[in-house]
Amino acid sequence: MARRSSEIKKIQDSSKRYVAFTKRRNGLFNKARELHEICDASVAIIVFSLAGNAYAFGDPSVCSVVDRYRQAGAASPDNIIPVAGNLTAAEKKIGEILEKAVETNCTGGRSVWDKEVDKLEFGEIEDMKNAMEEMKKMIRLYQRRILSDESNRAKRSHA
Amino acid sequence: MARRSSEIKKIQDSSKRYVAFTKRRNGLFNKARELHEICDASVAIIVFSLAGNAYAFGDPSVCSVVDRYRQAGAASPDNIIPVAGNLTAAEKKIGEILEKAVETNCTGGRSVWDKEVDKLEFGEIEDMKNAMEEMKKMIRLYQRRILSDESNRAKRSHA
DNA sequence: TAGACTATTTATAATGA
DNA sequence: TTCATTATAAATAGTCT
Repeated sequence: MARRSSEIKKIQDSSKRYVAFTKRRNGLFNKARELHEICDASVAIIVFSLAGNAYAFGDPSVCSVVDRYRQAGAASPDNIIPVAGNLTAAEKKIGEILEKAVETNCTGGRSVWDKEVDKLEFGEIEDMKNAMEEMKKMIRLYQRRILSDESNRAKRSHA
Repeated sequence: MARRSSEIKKIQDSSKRYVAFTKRRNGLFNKARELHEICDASVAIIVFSLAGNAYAFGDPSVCSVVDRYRQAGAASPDNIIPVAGNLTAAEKKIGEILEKAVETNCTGGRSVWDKEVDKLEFGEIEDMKNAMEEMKKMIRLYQRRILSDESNRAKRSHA
């Protein structure tokens, strides 16, 4: 790594954490690909972000490796396989926006959301206004998602 | 890495390949642990060596992450990339709360959410303030859900 | 904001014991 | 073989755009 003072701990600044998550997730998947190509190993990785978004890497595929793992290891009684309703790109976007909106306004323990509106300092009003606009966008997007949900459901059955 | 001339290809010498496999597997697991600790993500990795030995890493556990992945409807198996954002039951609950919060402040087709904050009439400010307080509660709920997510995850692995 | 860039730290292939 | 060492490549946190 770089420019890190040898300490592994949670990044508190949410925007930095978001960037770090993306970079490190890509780095991890890259390492997995190299392990596969160099050593001819089968690898599967599943990652969930703090917000609940899922990312996966699998070679030859996530499912095949997981299934093999299940067979090899303790025979889990779980009902394998997937496919509930997959999520659209729009839904994924919602997750990202939620994540960002929440974290952006909750950094470092000090947050405009932690105060009563009446008690906001003058300088904080601008922050609150921006946060509100952001929240409004999020709400709208969510509304659109709900409205278009029905029409998308058919398309999602395969992905 | 080191002393490698930028080429990613299978190591032919089996003893060297074995050494490389062990090192890289440890490196990969280490990266996964860092991703978890730094970005608070959930990660599961399953690796099969060429010889067929299985190695796994999971935080909080391989099974819980895999189960969650399956529930998320991760059908798409393939290499890399966002499978999808997924909504758990808890997240759907959040959605309902969001919806309700929005509708509550949409009396008579006229909604404070439809205006720029700067352009609110004097009388609307109180409405907006109340709406904001409501939104804040919602946000808190979402935060609490995220915070308690890790501790609950184990319990949810069966659901 | 998302990409480049850069200064460092890490990871690791080769080597030696 | 399996450590430890070391020289070098790669990853990445911070920074700048």
